[in-house]
Amino acid sequence: MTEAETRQHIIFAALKLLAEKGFTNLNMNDIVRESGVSKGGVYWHFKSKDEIVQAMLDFILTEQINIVNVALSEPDSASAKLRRIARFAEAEALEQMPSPLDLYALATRDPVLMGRLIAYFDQYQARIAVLVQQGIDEGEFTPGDPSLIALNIISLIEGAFLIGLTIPNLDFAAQVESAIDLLLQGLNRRT
Amino acid sequence: MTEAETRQHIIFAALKLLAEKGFTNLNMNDIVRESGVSKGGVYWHFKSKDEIVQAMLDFILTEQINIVNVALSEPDSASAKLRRIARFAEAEALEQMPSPLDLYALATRDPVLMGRLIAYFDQYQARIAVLVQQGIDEGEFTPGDPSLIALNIISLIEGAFLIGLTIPNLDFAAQVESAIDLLLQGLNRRT
DNA sequence: AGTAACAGACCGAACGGTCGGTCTTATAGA
DNA sequence: TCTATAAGACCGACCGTTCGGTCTGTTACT
Repeated sequence: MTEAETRQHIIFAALKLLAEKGFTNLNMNDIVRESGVSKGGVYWHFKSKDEIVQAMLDFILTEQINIVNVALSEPDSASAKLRRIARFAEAEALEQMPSPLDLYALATRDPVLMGRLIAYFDQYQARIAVLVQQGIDEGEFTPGDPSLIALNIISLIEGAFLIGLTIPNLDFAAQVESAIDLLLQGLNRRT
Repeated sequence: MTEAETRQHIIFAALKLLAEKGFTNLNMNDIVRESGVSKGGVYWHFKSKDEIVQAMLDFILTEQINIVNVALSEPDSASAKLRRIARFAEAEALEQMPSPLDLYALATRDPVLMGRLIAYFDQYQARIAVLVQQGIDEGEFTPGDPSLIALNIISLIEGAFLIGLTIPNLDFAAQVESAIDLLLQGLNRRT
Protein backbone atom coordinates (compact mmCIF):
# COMPACT_ATOMS: atom_id res chain seq x y z
CA MET A 1 0.00 0.00 0.00
CA THR A 2 1.24 3.42 -0.86
CA GLU A 3 1.06 6.29 1.57
CA ALA A 4 -1.94 7.83 -0.19
CA GLU A 5 -3.78 4.51 -0.21
CA THR A 6 -3.32 3.97 3.49
CA ARG A 7 -4.43 7.51 4.18
CA GLN A 8 -7.62 7.00 2.22
CA HIS A 9 -8.09 3.61 3.82
CA ILE A 10 -8.07 5.27 7.22
CA ILE A 11 -10.46 7.98 6.10
CA PHE A 12 -12.90 5.43 4.71
CA ALA A 13 -12.81 3.53 7.97
CA ALA A 14 -13.48 6.75 9.83
CA LEU A 15 -16.34 7.63 7.49
CA LYS A 16 -17.90 4.23 7.99
CA LEU A 17 -17.74 4.60 11.75
CA LEU A 18 -19.09 8.13 11.52
CA ALA A 19 -22.07 6.83 9.57
CA GLU A 20 -22.63 4.05 12.08
CA LYS A 21 -22.15 5.83 15.36
CA GLY A 22 -22.12 9.56 14.82
CA PHE A 23 -19.40 11.96 15.77
CA THR A 24 -19.99 11.89 19.50
CA ASN A 25 -19.14 8.22 19.60
CA LEU A 26 -16.31 8.37 17.13
CA ASN A 27 -13.00 7.72 18.85
CA MET A 28 -9.48 7.10 17.69
CA ASN A 29 -9.26 3.59 19.10
CA ASP A 30 -12.23 2.53 16.98
CA ILE A 31 -10.73 4.11 13.89
CA VAL A 32 -7.54 2.23 14.64
CA ARG A 33 -9.42 -1.04 15.01
CA GLU A 34 -11.64 -0.52 11.96
CA SER A 35 -8.85 0.56 9.64
CA GLY A 36 -6.61 -2.30 10.66
CA VAL A 37 -3.77 0.20 10.92
CA SER A 38 -2.10 0.58 14.28
CA LYS A 39 -2.38 3.65 16.41
CA GLY A 40 1.13 4.72 15.58
CA GLY A 41 0.36 4.20 11.92
CA VAL A 42 -2.74 6.31 12.03
CA TYR A 43 -0.88 9.08 13.83
CA TRP A 44 1.88 8.81 11.26
CA HIS A 45 -0.58 9.82 8.56
CA PHE A 46 -2.65 12.26 10.60
CA LYS A 47 -1.25 14.37 13.35
CA SER A 48 -4.54 14.64 15.24
CA LYS A 49 -8.15 13.57 15.33
CA ASP A 50 -9.09 17.02 14.06
CA GLU A 51 -7.02 16.41 10.97
CA ILE A 52 -8.97 13.23 10.25
CA VAL A 53 -12.25 15.06 10.68
CA GLN A 54 -11.01 17.70 8.29
CA ALA A 55 -10.06 15.07 5.74
CA MET A 56 -13.48 13.44 6.07
CA LEU A 57 -15.26 16.72 5.46
CA ASP A 58 -13.04 17.44 2.46
CA PHE A 59 -13.82 14.05 1.02
CA ILE A 60 -17.57 14.42 1.41
CA LEU A 61 -17.68 17.94 0.03
CA THR A 62 -15.53 17.00 -2.94
CA GLU A 63 -17.84 14.09 -3.69
CA GLN A 64 -20.82 16.40 -3.50
CA ILE A 65 -19.32 18.93 -5.86
CA ASN A 66 -18.44 16.17 -8.28
CA ILE A 67 -22.02 14.97 -8.29
CA VAL A 68 -23.21 18.46 -9.12
CA ASN A 69 -20.56 18.89 -11.79
CA VAL A 70 -21.53 15.65 -13.48
CA ALA A 71 -25.21 16.57 -13.42
CA LEU A 72 -24.48 20.00 -14.86
CA SER A 73 -22.29 18.70 -17.65
CA GLU A 74 -25.12 16.73 -19.23
CA PRO A 75 -26.73 18.49 -22.19
CA ASP A 76 -30.16 19.05 -20.74
CA SER A 77 -32.66 21.72 -19.97
CA ALA A 78 -32.17 23.62 -16.72
CA SER A 79 -35.08 21.96 -14.99
CA ALA A 80 -33.94 18.52 -16.15
CA LYS A 81 -30.51 19.20 -14.66
CA LEU A 82 -32.12 20.31 -11.45
CA ARG A 83 -34.07 17.09 -11.24
CA ARG A 84 -30.92 15.17 -11.99
CA ILE A 85 -29.10 16.78 -9.08
CA ALA A 86 -31.99 16.02 -6.77
CA ARG A 87 -32.04 12.41 -7.92
CA PHE A 88 -28.31 12.05 -7.41
CA ALA A 89 -28.67 13.47 -3.96
CA GLU A 90 -31.40 11.01 -3.24
CA ALA A 91 -29.36 8.06 -4.54
CA GLU A 92 -26.46 9.03 -2.37
CA ALA A 93 -28.67 9.40 0.66
CA LEU A 94 -29.87 5.86 0.21
CA GLU A 95 -26.33 4.56 0.35
CA GLN A 96 -24.64 4.23 3.66
CA MET A 97 -22.82 7.52 3.37
CA PRO A 98 -22.55 9.30 6.67
CA SER A 99 -24.85 12.19 7.12
CA PRO A 100 -22.97 15.45 6.84
CA LEU A 101 -25.11 16.66 9.71
CA ASP A 102 -22.51 15.88 12.34
CA LEU A 103 -19.84 17.61 10.31
CA TYR A 104 -22.01 20.65 9.69
CA ALA A 105 -22.67 20.93 13.39
CA LEU A 106 -18.96 20.66 14.09
CA ALA A 107 -18.12 23.27 11.48
CA THR A 108 -20.24 25.78 13.38
CA ARG A 109 -17.51 25.83 16.02
CA ASP A 110 -14.35 25.09 14.11
CA PRO A 111 -12.97 27.91 11.94
CA VAL A 112 -11.01 25.53 9.72
CA LEU A 113 -13.98 23.31 8.99
CA MET A 114 -16.12 26.38 8.55
CA GLY A 115 -13.70 27.68 5.95
CA ARG A 116 -14.00 24.52 3.92
CA LEU A 117 -17.76 24.53 4.25
CA ILE A 118 -18.08 28.13 3.11
CA ALA A 119 -15.84 27.47 0.14
CA TYR A 120 -18.04 24.50 -0.69
CA PHE A 121 -21.27 26.44 -0.49
CA ASP A 122 -19.73 29.18 -2.60
CA GLN A 123 -18.88 26.71 -5.32
CA TYR A 124 -22.22 25.03 -5.03
CA GLN A 125 -24.09 28.31 -5.23
CA ALA A 126 -22.03 29.53 -8.18
CA ARG A 127 -22.76 26.38 -10.15
CA ILE A 128 -26.47 26.41 -9.46
CA ALA A 129 -26.55 30.10 -10.29
CA VAL A 130 -25.13 29.29 -13.72
CA LEU A 131 -27.87 26.74 -14.12
CA VAL A 132 -30.52 29.25 -13.14
CA GLN A 133 -29.07 31.77 -15.56
CA GLN A 134 -29.26 29.13 -18.26
CA GLY A 135 -32.89 28.54 -17.42
CA ILE A 136 -33.63 32.24 -17.57
CA ASP A 137 -31.75 32.69 -20.84
CA GLU A 138 -33.61 29.82 -22.42
CA GLY A 139 -36.90 31.29 -21.33
CA GLU A 140 -37.64 28.40 -19.03
CA PHE A 141 -37.50 30.32 -15.76
CA THR A 142 -38.90 33.69 -14.80
CA PRO A 143 -36.13 36.27 -14.49
CA GLY A 144 -34.64 36.98 -11.08
CA ASP A 145 -31.36 37.20 -9.19
CA PRO A 146 -29.69 33.88 -10.12
CA SER A 147 -27.41 33.94 -7.12
CA LEU A 148 -30.21 34.39 -4.63
CA ILE A 149 -32.43 31.86 -6.36
CA ALA A 150 -29.54 29.42 -6.34
CA LEU A 151 -29.23 29.81 -2.59
CA ASN A 152 -32.94 29.13 -2.25
CA ILE A 153 -32.67 26.00 -4.32
CA ILE A 154 -29.78 24.79 -2.21
CA SER A 155 -31.80 25.56 0.89
CA LEU A 156 -34.64 23.44 -0.34
CA ILE A 157 -32.42 20.48 -1.21
CA GLU A 158 -30.46 20.68 2.03
CA GLY A 159 -33.67 21.00 3.97
CA ALA A 160 -35.16 17.98 2.26
CA PHE A 161 -31.99 16.13 3.18
CA LEU A 162 -32.21 17.23 6.76
CA ILE A 163 -35.79 16.06 7.05
CA GLY A 164 -35.11 12.90 5.10
CA LEU A 165 -32.13 11.97 7.21
CA THR A 166 -34.01 12.69 10.38
CA ILE A 167 -37.34 11.11 9.78
CA PRO A 168 -37.15 7.42 8.93
CA ASN A 169 -39.76 5.57 6.90
CA LEU A 170 -40.28 8.69 4.88
CA ASP A 171 -40.58 8.35 1.14
CA PHE A 172 -37.56 10.48 0.61
CA ALA A 173 -37.48 10.16 -3.15
CA ALA A 174 -41.07 11.26 -3.50
CA GLN A 175 -40.52 14.17 -1.20
CA VAL A 176 -37.49 15.50 -3.04
CA GLU A 177 -39.29 15.00 -6.32
CA SER A 178 -42.30 16.98 -5.18
CA ALA A 179 -40.11 19.63 -3.61
CA ILE A 180 -38.44 20.20 -6.94
CA ASP A 181 -41.83 20.25 -8.62
CA LEU A 182 -42.99 22.90 -6.23
CA LEU A 183 -39.86 24.88 -6.84
CA LEU A 184 -40.13 24.65 -10.60
CA GLN A 185 -43.74 25.61 -10.54
CA GLY A 186 -42.52 28.79 -8.93
CA LEU A 187 -39.62 29.21 -11.26
CA ASN A 188 -41.27 28.36 -14.52
CA ARG A 189 -42.48 31.21 -16.64
CA ARG A 190 -46.25 31.29 -16.65
CA THR A 191 -47.39 30.58 -20.18
CA MET B 1 -36.26 28.55 44.12
CA THR B 2 -38.79 25.86 43.54
CA GLU B 3 -37.85 22.53 42.06
CA ALA B 4 -39.20 23.45 38.64
CA GLU B 5 -37.32 26.74 38.66
CA THR B 6 -33.99 25.13 39.46
CA ARG B 7 -34.61 22.53 36.80
CA GLN B 8 -35.20 25.19 34.20
CA HIS B 9 -32.26 27.18 35.47
CA ILE B 10 -30.01 24.19 34.83
CA ILE B 11 -31.49 23.64 31.38
CA PHE B 12 -30.97 27.27 30.45
CA ALA B 13 -27.36 27.06 31.56
CA ALA B 14 -26.92 23.94 29.47
CA LEU B 15 -28.56 25.60 26.48
CA LYS B 16 -26.29 28.59 26.78
CA LEU B 17 -23.23 26.36 26.84
CA LEU B 18 -24.56 24.33 23.95
CA ALA B 19 -24.91 27.52 21.93
CA GLU B 20 -21.41 28.61 22.85
CA LYS B 21 -19.43 25.43 22.51
CA GLY B 22 -21.48 22.83 20.69
CA PHE B 23 -22.41 19.42 21.94
CA THR B 24 -19.01 17.83 21.55
CA ASN B 25 -17.58 20.21 24.12
CA LEU B 26 -20.56 20.20 26.41
CA ASN B 27 -19.71 18.48 29.67
CA MET B 28 -21.35 18.12 33.02
CA ASN B 29 -18.70 20.00 34.96
CA ASP B 30 -19.27 23.07 32.83
CA ILE B 31 -23.01 22.81 33.27
CA VAL B 32 -22.44 22.59 37.00
CA ARG B 33 -20.22 25.67 36.94
CA GLU B 34 -22.48 27.69 34.65
CA SER B 35 -25.69 26.88 36.48
CA GLY B 36 -24.18 27.65 39.87
CA VAL B 37 -25.78 24.48 41.16
CA SER B 38 -23.48 21.82 42.54
CA LYS B 39 -22.94 18.47 40.92
CA GLY B 40 -25.04 16.74 43.51
CA GLY B 41 -27.76 19.29 42.90
CA VAL B 42 -27.72 18.84 39.16
CA TYR B 43 -27.82 15.07 39.55
CA TRP B 44 -30.67 15.45 42.00
CA HIS B 45 -32.78 17.01 39.25
CA PHE B 46 -31.47 14.97 36.33
CA LYS B 47 -30.37 11.41 36.61
CA SER B 48 -28.00 11.59 33.64
CA LYS B 49 -26.51 13.82 31.00
CA ASP B 50 -28.81 12.19 28.47
CA GLU B 51 -31.79 13.36 30.47
CA ILE B 52 -30.54 16.94 30.30
CA VAL B 53 -30.04 16.67 26.56
CA GLN B 54 -33.55 15.34 26.27
CA ALA B 55 -34.89 18.22 28.32
CA MET B 56 -33.02 20.68 26.13
CA LEU B 57 -34.45 19.21 22.97
CA ASP B 58 -37.93 19.23 24.47
CA PHE B 59 -37.56 22.86 25.40
CA ILE B 60 -36.39 23.93 21.97
CA LEU B 61 -39.05 21.97 20.13
CA THR B 62 -41.80 23.25 22.39
CA GLU B 63 -40.63 26.80 21.79
CA GLN B 64 -40.67 26.18 18.07
CA ILE B 65 -44.18 24.78 18.11
CA ASN B 66 -45.36 27.70 20.17
CA ILE B 67 -43.96 30.12 17.64
CA VAL B 68 -45.84 28.34 14.91
CA ASN B 69 -49.02 28.24 16.95
CA VAL B 70 -48.91 31.94 17.65
CA ALA B 71 -48.30 32.73 14.01
CA LEU B 72 -51.17 30.50 12.96
CA SER B 73 -53.62 31.93 15.45
CA GLU B 74 -53.47 35.39 13.90
CA PRO B 75 -56.39 36.15 11.60
CA ASP B 76 -54.48 36.45 8.36
CA SER B 77 -54.28 35.07 4.88
CA ALA B 78 -52.36 31.81 4.43
CA SER B 79 -49.42 33.47 2.76
CA ALA B 80 -49.28 36.19 5.38
CA LYS B 81 -49.15 33.52 8.07
CA LEU B 82 -46.38 31.78 6.21
CA ARG B 83 -44.36 34.97 6.08
CA ARG B 84 -45.02 35.47 9.75
CA ILE B 85 -43.62 32.07 10.60
CA ALA B 86 -40.55 32.74 8.52
CA ARG B 87 -40.03 36.06 10.19
CA PHE B 88 -40.37 34.52 13.64
CA ALA B 89 -37.88 31.90 12.69
CA GLU B 90 -35.51 34.55 11.53
CA ALA B 91 -35.90 36.59 14.70
CA GLU B 92 -35.17 33.56 16.81
CA ALA B 93 -32.11 32.73 14.77
CA LEU B 94 -30.71 36.16 15.43
CA GLU B 95 -30.92 35.61 19.15
CA GLN B 96 -28.31 33.53 20.84
CA MET B 97 -30.41 30.41 20.82
CA PRO B 98 -28.37 27.28 20.27
CA SER B 99 -28.59 25.80 16.86
CA PRO B 100 -30.70 22.67 16.92
CA LEU B 101 -28.16 21.22 14.51
CA ASP B 102 -26.23 19.44 17.23
CA LEU B 103 -29.41 18.03 18.64
CA TYR B 104 -30.66 16.92 15.24
CA ALA B 105 -27.39 15.13 14.63
CA LEU B 106 -27.64 13.48 18.02
CA ALA B 107 -31.20 12.40 17.41
CA THR B 108 -30.07 10.43 14.39
CA ARG B 109 -28.49 7.97 16.81
CA ASP B 110 -30.67 8.17 19.88
CA PRO B 111 -34.09 6.49 19.65
CA VAL B 112 -35.54 8.58 22.45
CA LEU B 113 -34.47 11.89 20.93
CA MET B 114 -35.58 10.64 17.56
CA GLY B 115 -39.01 9.92 18.97
CA ARG B 116 -39.38 13.47 20.21
CA LEU B 117 -38.11 14.86 16.94
CA ILE B 118 -40.53 12.80 14.88
CA ALA B 119 -43.41 13.83 17.10
CA TYR B 120 -42.34 17.43 16.62
CA PHE B 121 -42.14 17.19 12.86
CA ASP B 122 -45.50 15.48 12.82
CA GLN B 123 -47.09 18.34 14.73
CA TYR B 124 -45.26 20.91 12.65
CA GLN B 125 -46.32 19.26 9.42
CA ALA B 126 -49.93 18.90 10.53
CA ARG B 127 -50.15 22.58 11.41
CA ILE B 128 -48.60 23.77 8.18
CA ALA B 129 -50.86 21.37 6.29
CA VAL B 130 -53.88 23.07 7.85
CA LEU B 131 -52.49 26.39 6.72
CA VAL B 132 -51.97 25.07 3.20
CA GLN B 133 -55.50 23.71 3.18
CA GLN B 134 -56.74 27.12 4.23
CA GLY B 135 -54.82 28.67 1.37
CA ILE B 136 -56.33 26.22 -1.07
CA ASP B 137 -59.84 26.67 0.27
CA GLU B 138 -59.56 30.43 0.03
CA GLY B 139 -58.39 30.13 -3.55
CA GLU B 140 -54.97 31.54 -2.72
CA PHE B 141 -52.97 28.42 -3.46
CA THR B 142 -53.16 25.97 -6.30
CA PRO B 143 -54.67 22.67 -5.15
CA GLY B 144 -52.37 19.82 -4.12
CA ASP B 145 -51.62 17.39 -1.32
CA PRO B 146 -51.49 19.71 1.72
CA SER B 147 -49.47 17.23 3.75
CA LEU B 148 -46.77 16.86 1.14
CA ILE B 149 -46.67 20.56 0.40
CA ALA B 150 -46.37 21.22 4.11
CA LEU B 151 -43.34 18.97 4.27
CA ASN B 152 -41.80 20.86 1.38
CA ILE B 153 -42.38 24.18 3.09
CA ILE B 154 -40.75 22.86 6.22
CA SER B 155 -37.85 21.58 4.16
CA LEU B 156 -37.33 25.01 2.70
CA ILE B 157 -37.42 26.76 6.05
CA GLU B 158 -35.16 24.22 7.74
CA GLY B 159 -32.79 24.35 4.81
CA ALA B 160 -32.64 28.13 4.94
CA PHE B 161 -31.86 27.79 8.63
CA LEU B 162 -29.14 25.29 7.97
CA ILE B 163 -27.49 27.53 5.43
CA GLY B 164 -28.03 30.62 7.53
CA LEU B 165 -26.53 29.05 10.61
CA THR B 166 -23.60 27.74 8.66
CA ILE B 167 -22.64 30.67 6.49
CA PRO B 168 -21.88 33.82 8.44
CA ASN B 169 -22.24 37.31 7.03
CA LEU B 170 -25.20 36.11 5.05
CA ASP B 171 -28.24 38.32 4.89
CA PHE B 172 -30.36 35.70 6.51
CA ALA B 173 -33.53 37.74 6.64
CA ALA B 174 -33.38 38.55 2.95
CA GLN B 175 -32.74 34.96 2.09
CA VAL B 176 -35.67 33.59 4.04
CA GLU B 177 -37.85 36.32 2.64
CA SER B 178 -36.92 35.50 -0.93
CA ALA B 179 -37.23 31.79 -0.26
CA ILE B 180 -40.80 32.29 0.84
CA ASP B 181 -41.43 34.50 -2.18
CA LEU B 182 -40.15 31.77 -4.42
CA LEU B 183 -42.31 29.26 -2.66
CA LEU B 184 -45.42 31.39 -2.87
CA GLN B 185 -44.86 32.09 -6.50
CA GLY B 186 -45.07 28.37 -6.93
CA LEU B 187 -48.00 28.00 -4.60
CA ASN B 188 -50.09 30.93 -5.70
CA ARG B 189 -52.80 30.25 -8.17
CA ARG B 190 -51.94 31.77 -11.51
CA THR B 191 -54.41 34.49 -12.24
C1' DA C 1 -36.90 14.54 63.63
C1' DG C 2 -37.33 13.76 59.05
C1' DT C 3 -36.77 14.72 54.45
C1' DA C 4 -36.16 17.45 50.16
C1' DA C 5 -32.51 19.94 48.10
C1' DC C 6 -28.04 20.73 47.60
C1' DA C 7 -22.66 20.58 48.21
C1' DG C 8 -18.26 18.92 46.52
C1' DA C 9 -14.59 15.44 47.03
C1' DC C 10 -13.91 11.49 44.74
C1' DC C 11 -14.02 7.37 41.39
C1' DG C 12 -12.97 4.35 37.45
C1' DA C 13 -13.30 4.09 32.67
C1' DA C 14 -12.32 5.97 28.38
C1' DC C 15 -10.19 9.26 25.72
C1' DG C 16 -6.66 11.53 22.50
C1' DG C 17 -2.13 11.45 21.98
C1' DT C 18 3.06 9.85 22.70
C1' DC C 19 7.11 7.23 22.50
C1' DG C 20 10.62 3.85 21.89
C1' DG C 21 11.09 0.37 19.02
C1' DT C 22 10.52 -2.85 14.65
C1' DC C 23 9.99 -4.14 9.95
C1' DT C 24 10.46 -3.23 5.08
C1' DT C 25 12.37 -1.18 1.27
C1' DA C 26 15.57 1.82 -1.19
C1' DT C 27 20.21 3.36 -1.94
C1' DA C 28 25.10 3.17 -2.35
C1' DG C 29 29.81 1.86 -1.75
C1' DA C 30 33.06 -2.13 -2.23
C1' DT D 1 26.38 -8.84 -6.20
C1' DC D 2 26.53 -8.43 -1.60
C1' DT D 3 26.08 -5.87 2.28
C1' DA D 4 25.99 -1.51 5.37
C1' DT D 5 23.17 2.24 6.19
C1' DA D 6 19.36 4.94 6.42
C1' DA D 7 14.85 6.49 5.81
C1' DG D 8 9.81 5.67 5.70
C1' DA D 9 5.98 3.28 7.38
C1' DC D 10 4.08 1.12 10.99
C1' DC D 11 3.45 -1.03 15.77
C1' DG D 12 1.24 -1.17 20.43
C1' DA D 13 2.07 -0.41 25.34
C1' DC D 14 1.61 3.41 27.90
C1' DC D 15 0.53 8.20 29.79
C1' DG D 16 -1.91 12.30 31.56
C1' DT D 17 -6.27 14.20 31.45
C1' DT D 18 -11.05 14.49 31.19
C1' DC D 19 -15.36 12.68 31.49
C1' DG D 20 -19.95 11.14 33.37
C1' DG D 21 -21.39 9.62 37.45
C1' DT D 22 -21.36 8.38 42.75
C1' DC D 23 -21.15 8.94 47.62
C1' DT D 24 -21.02 10.89 51.95
C1' DG D 25 -22.26 14.35 54.03
C1' DT D 26 -24.73 19.24 55.25
C1' DT D 27 -28.38 22.63 55.22
C1' DA D 28 -32.95 24.31 55.84
C1' DC D 29 -37.65 23.94 56.03
C1' DT D 30 -41.74 21.52 57.78
